[in-house]
Amino acid sequence: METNDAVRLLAALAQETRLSVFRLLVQAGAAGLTAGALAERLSVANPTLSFHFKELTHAGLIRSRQEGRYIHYSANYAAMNDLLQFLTENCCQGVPCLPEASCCEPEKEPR
Amino acid sequence: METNDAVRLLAALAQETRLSVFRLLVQAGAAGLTAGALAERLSVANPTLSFHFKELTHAGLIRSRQEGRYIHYSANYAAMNDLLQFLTENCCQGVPCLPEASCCEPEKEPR
DNA sequence: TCCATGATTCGATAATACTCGAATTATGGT
DNA sequence: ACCATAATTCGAGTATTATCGAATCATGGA
Repeated sequence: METNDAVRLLAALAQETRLSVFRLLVQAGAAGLTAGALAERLSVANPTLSFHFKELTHAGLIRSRQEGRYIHYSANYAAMNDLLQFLTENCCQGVPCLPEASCCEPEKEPR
Repeated sequence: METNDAVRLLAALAQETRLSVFRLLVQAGAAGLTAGALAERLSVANPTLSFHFKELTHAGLIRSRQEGRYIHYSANYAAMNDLLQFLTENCCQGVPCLPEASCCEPEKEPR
């Protein structure tokens, strides 16, 4: 991962509403949550939330799929994994001090 | 760690110059680097760099100590550890999937 | 087809962050 | 005391981000 990519991911997460959205989606798992469900939990106007969805999507941290007239958002675990790896890879004079710092893959069983 | 604290750390890292500074300091270890040494590596005006040092310091990600007329900056590994933990603690429906996602402590031997 | 609902886009405003030249502070050497 | 050097603070200009009301688009049901 390049520095620029990391900055994009970090910037996407460095905002209270977006961080909350992402954490809710991480907790929600593969099923995700609809835009409306997220709007209920976070007291923010709909257009504002849409703006933040766009930011997170553009950064690659969340995905969306349409189902009927609902749009389901879900977390992209792989992007978070890449970021965690980037943030830890230069630790300790370049010698990796962790075998792996990663969030669960959605396709695998949670440990 | 509260969401607000995480946002503060993420925002501090979500900027190209600051992220580069932090990574250089992580690599440099406990000895750290002087402001001048960092300025040499990153082609940014001195006042701009000072601005970013202040941001990183305020977020608690770096520390500074004066030595003669040089100021040595160094990474605060503990802050990064807290952030990594926060980012992974809600993974997988709230069940932690990692024993620990952490960067090396400076006082401990690197594994 | 018409309406209700879920969600986004548009547009305007307010707030925040970034950059760097010039001036300033602080330290150490002569 | 003086000067050179390391670094910061000040101030002003520019750019980016966040917010939300109003309008729009899209889907599904009656």
